[in-house]
Amino acid sequence: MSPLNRQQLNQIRDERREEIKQAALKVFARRGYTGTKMSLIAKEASISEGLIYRYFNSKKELFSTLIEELMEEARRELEHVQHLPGTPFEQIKNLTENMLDENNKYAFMLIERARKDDDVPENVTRIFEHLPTNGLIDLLVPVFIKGQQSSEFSPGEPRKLLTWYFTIVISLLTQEQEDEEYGLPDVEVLMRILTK
Amino acid sequence: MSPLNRQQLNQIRDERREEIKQAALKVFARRGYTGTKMSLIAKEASISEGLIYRYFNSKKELFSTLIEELMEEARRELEHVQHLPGTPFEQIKNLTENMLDENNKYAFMLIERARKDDDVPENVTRIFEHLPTNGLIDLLVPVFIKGQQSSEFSPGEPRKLLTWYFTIVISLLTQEQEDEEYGLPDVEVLMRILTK
Amino acid sequence: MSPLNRQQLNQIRDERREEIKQAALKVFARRGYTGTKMSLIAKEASISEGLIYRYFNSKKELFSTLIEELMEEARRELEHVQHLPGTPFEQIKNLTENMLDENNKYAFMLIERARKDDDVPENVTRIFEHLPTNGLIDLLVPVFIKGQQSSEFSPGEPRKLLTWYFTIVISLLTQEQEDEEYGLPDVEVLMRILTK
Amino acid sequence: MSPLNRQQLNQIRDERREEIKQAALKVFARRGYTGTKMSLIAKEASISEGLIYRYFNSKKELFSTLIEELMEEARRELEHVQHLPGTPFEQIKNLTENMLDENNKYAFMLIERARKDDDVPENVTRIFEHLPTNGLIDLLVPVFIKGQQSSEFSPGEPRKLLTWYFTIVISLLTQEQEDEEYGLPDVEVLMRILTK
DNA sequence: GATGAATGAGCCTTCATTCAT
DNA sequence: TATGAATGAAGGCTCATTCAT
Repeated sequence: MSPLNRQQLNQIRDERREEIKQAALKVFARRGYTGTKMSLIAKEASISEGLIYRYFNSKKELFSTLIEELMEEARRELEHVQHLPGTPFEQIKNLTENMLDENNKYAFMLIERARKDDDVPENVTRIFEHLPTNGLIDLLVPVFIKGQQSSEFSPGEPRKLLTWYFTIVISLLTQEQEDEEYGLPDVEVLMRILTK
Repeated sequence: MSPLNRQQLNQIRDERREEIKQAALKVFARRGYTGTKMSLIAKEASISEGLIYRYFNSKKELFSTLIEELMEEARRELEHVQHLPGTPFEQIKNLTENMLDENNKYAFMLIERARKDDDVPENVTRIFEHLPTNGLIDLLVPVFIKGQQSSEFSPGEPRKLLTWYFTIVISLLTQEQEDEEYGLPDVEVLMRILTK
Repeated sequence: MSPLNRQQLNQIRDERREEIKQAALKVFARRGYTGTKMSLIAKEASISEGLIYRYFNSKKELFSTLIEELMEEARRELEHVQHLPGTPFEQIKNLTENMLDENNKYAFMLIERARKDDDVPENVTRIFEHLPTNGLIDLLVPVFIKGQQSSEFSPGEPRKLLTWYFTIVISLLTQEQEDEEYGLPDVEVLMRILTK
Repeated sequence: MSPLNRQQLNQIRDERREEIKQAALKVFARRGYTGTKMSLIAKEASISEGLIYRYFNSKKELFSTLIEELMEEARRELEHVQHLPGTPFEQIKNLTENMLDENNKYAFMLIERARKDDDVPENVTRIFEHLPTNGLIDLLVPVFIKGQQSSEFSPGEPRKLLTWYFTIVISLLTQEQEDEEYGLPDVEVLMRILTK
């Protein structure tokens, strides 16, 4: 007799939750934790302010959830790099292009802000304390070493070069310069850092 | 009756104003506009909250003043590069080291945040609308061209290469990674972007 | 086409309405007007939140309805005392036991809260303004006087003694002390107030 | 050079804190925890809403502080009873009159509400879990026994009789019936419970 | 000039109420 | 009829700003 069955309701709930997360991602990424008003997220998601709280207990929880899920996603993507087709150079290039892609940009922007900003919920701070910046970098070290063996990459300490490289990549994508004159540097140019 | 004459009072005022700006710079740079409470600035400057308002009408004005003065300072510094001793490569290298220096870092961090963040007073947003990122870059183009003529720098469109280069430098210094494993990339490595 | 005829539907409606009132009584009595969330009533009645509004226009109306009906019920019960079997002493004792009985307790608790609490809808406040505490007491005065004539009750102003007595009885039953050491005072002890 | 010295400031702070507690006591006692809006307390104290938060971190803390201090005060008063002049009967009578006094009334009302109401901060609930209603009663048992030995009080289990007696007294003073016809029962009448 | 108490607008959050199904 | 998702007004709390001293 129920107007919608349980499965339909669950699906609606999941979709709505996903919409809220997408909206929150966009706003948090641009404005940071404190600078983001729940009303802005609500407007971005085209829903009322109150509704957010049926899906997330608080602004803090919404933010944390986002960060945790994005971190996990990033980890999966980095792990996956070694299974991409092509040489190590092509694998890293592929990853870089992916990171700079419009669709993934917000995710990395937000992670970056969450890591750098001081005005972030304590539990989020703790996530990054336990995971050093370059923690995820280790997943790429084997790929890089293979590239060094095939002389695609320049010699030198792998973790160090990779860390520098991704420091640059990540900081670049927080720039939002699409509409400006030259856009982001070509990936090929960026990769000079690794290839000399 | 007055124990201090007008000139001394003015000097005290100026010093106090400067202290407040220094404190504000530090806190704004780390926490952004919205994330910064006036009470934090007061504490950083070791004064009472109310006193700030004797020197600046509002948080917004304090922030704007800071940005405007830092922009002017940056402009002066860039203009001065061509008068530095040494070759164009050495001049740019010198500038870069200066930017990454601990003492100047906050200034560039703050400018960077002010330019990127969305939660910033409207009049500050307007400053950057009228001044494209690479507006200041034009000041360096003559130096770069001289370096190209002497083959210190790689050929290519000067504004484009310089823009990419400083995009990277500026975004790097917002990272605050002193305490981490590898620190910032060596300036020499960064300049590969310009020299190939 | 309809599987139930109008009469059956009406009966269901009435039963449902009654269930909601019972649930509301329990929750309002324990938590007061402001402290009671509609969601708690819904849960207590094992129905959805929205459904309550098919039967009552608002929380306020639900509360008022409850109070009015309970007041009427109380009035009927007090009126009925004189027709109970036994002496005046036994009649009053019987009434007292009835009031302290687990099943009737919530009703008196709620009336008591509605009368004392300040955070109650205005129209409920008005009910009690027009009806002094001891308004209902008058119904018992004849019984009491009969008891005085038969020397069951001590001499003294009947309304005054009865008011004091029921002030005590009613305030006692708001105590909810079942789980504590001594429970409520014996009715016999309480009635010393009336018998000296 | 400071306009007010530290001692003066501390005194102002203490007075203000006390004013807020007095106002809060009055409003909480009448309206309960949930039913009390901070704005009402502010109005009662003739200050702004925000100022309360310079003295108490939250509504919850204000409430808890109040309860804890009142409990401690009550304990002291009960302990003191045995040192009052007069016979045990007179000592208890004195205490009772004290409790029913207009000035102390709110304190007992609030304690009573805090103990009975369900919508109260968790830490307050815990205070009463660890301290049974009649926990404080034990302080009076020696006095009562002395009164039994001198035949001022009726025989019977002291804790039980005292508990019943104070259950009645406390619930009476929550009644707020000053303006009504008969006021509260005479203390002498109440004490019949103890003297038979 | 300097302090910190005081104010009140605005943000996060809750919950009575409405609405689509 | 029944459900629970959705809304928005209002309350708790923060913090930029003002003010008395």
